[in-house]
Amino acid sequence: MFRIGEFSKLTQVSVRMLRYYDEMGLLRPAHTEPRSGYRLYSADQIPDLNRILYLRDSGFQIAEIKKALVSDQNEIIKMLYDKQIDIEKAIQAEELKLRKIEQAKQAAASGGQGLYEQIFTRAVPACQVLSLRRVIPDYYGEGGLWLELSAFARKNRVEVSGSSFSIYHDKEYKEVNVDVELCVPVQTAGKNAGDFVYRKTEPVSEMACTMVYGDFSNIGPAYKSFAGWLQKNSQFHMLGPSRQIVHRGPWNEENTENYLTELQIPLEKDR
Amino acid sequence: MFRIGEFSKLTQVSVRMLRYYDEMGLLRPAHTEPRSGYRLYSADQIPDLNRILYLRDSGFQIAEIKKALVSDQNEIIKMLYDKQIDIEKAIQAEELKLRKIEQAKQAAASGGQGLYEQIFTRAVPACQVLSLRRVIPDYYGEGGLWLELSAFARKNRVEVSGSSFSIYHDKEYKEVNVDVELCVPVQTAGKNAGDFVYRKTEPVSEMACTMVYGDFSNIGPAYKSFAGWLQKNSQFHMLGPSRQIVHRGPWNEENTENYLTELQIPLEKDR
DNA sequence: CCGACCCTGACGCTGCGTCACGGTTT
DNA sequence: TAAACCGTGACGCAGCGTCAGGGTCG
Repeated sequence: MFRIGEFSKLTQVSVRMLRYYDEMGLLRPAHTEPRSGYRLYSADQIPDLNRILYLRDSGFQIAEIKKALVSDQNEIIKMLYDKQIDIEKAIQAEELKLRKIEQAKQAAASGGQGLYEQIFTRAVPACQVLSLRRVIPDYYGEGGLWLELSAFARKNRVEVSGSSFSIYHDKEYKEVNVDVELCVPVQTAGKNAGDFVYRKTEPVSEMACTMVYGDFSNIGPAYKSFAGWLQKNSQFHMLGPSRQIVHRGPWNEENTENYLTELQIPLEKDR
Repeated sequence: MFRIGEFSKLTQVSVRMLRYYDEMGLLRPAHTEPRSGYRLYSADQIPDLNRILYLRDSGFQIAEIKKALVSDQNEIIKMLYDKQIDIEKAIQAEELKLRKIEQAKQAAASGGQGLYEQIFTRAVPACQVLSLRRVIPDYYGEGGLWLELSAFARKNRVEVSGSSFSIYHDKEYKEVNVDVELCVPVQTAGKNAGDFVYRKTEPVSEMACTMVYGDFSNIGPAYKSFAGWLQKNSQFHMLGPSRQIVHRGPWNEENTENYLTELQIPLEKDR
């Protein structure tokens, strides 16, 4: 039997950890002196400890190790496979960081203080909405559409559950006869009525987002600067309809200088 | 100006985190209402926040981000490179886990409850020792050698600083004319005298270790079971001299059944 | 009786989520 | 005045290192 200090030297595991593993129920000492509370470990606990260390070094957390220690062969093999998947995910997450760093390096080296704070990416989940889709002669018609939609929403006592947004369904940039869909997030679907349709928007795994300050006339140039970004980051290209969220607009801001619009453009990665 | 809740929705950053970044000095709100303490953020803080998020998603911790925010172009590029190296190391660590899991899967599937708890690996650092190297006729002569060495150590008042061990310098397993070196770890080198030599042992990045219980006659079979392990794990082969550490031996145990010897065999990985 | 061990209990670190309790705004 | 915000402060999480204060052993 070894006292904890000897056992620690033997196994290269710190005394702190041996006590911790005891407390966690991973490795109880073979005996405990009742009067002194001294932990006494036996030589045949070394393989037990090695199993724990092996699992730990394989990426298992304490609770998982504890479970593994009382599992049979097959369960353990399953846990190993699961853990393998976890770790592969972790590696992918790390590689994503590498890619971000790569982009940041390029941006820092070439483009002044880096574009990366102007255009950023975000995953956008699916969303239950009340929508109104129309082809309108030009963007100035969008205001009237919003009025229509909000009137409908008020009349039907629709409960809004988030920021409204527009989806632009045209495949290319257009200034006339724009195919636009206004969306109001709702908790639950209601009954369709004419152009007013309840539906779920598509989730997008990667959206390039940028904020446009001030009057709506700034939105056009913003799209163009985005096009420039796309050229520089040629591993991306557009995929599907873009969106706009007017965070600050006519209804809650008088001064057009303070308007704030978010542009969202779905991306697809090459490779 | 946005109150924290709006700003949170705008940027998809939780209120908790905005307050945390304020506290940490990463992103102070543009204004704070003196009476209520309300934080007010301005639209042009969005790029600042995006920069923070970008660095965070690149794997920077809060303190590093804070430093990066006040650094110039070149410093930031350097930090990006450093971080890249960190992440590559992290990936290698994850890949090591994968390899461990792979071995565990094999062991679990084939060899009963898995050999991996009997033979484990460990890095062994360099170590300043007082050593005595001789060719002796057989292993029974080792006891006498230890007596010689400990007598020398006592006479010269050498301060021992760890467990003693033996190094076996023969390239193959031998039973006669064994080239053995006894080592006693010491804090500082002393003066050599005849066969008694002060030196630094070589560090070994990967040692396969196993514990042998009971009489020294069990050591031979243990080496053989290790040979079997090497055959199963053919990605490894031996490299350099093996070592033994007698944790429990004649001097602190009467009962040979309780002897405990650690075998250490340096490994080299293929690929 | 001293020094080397051992015990328990607790804090610190990281980056948040989450709760409680109380003030503010509308 | 109630609901929806906002504020601060604190705990919890994982896996340890590390320290303090006080017994035990040889």
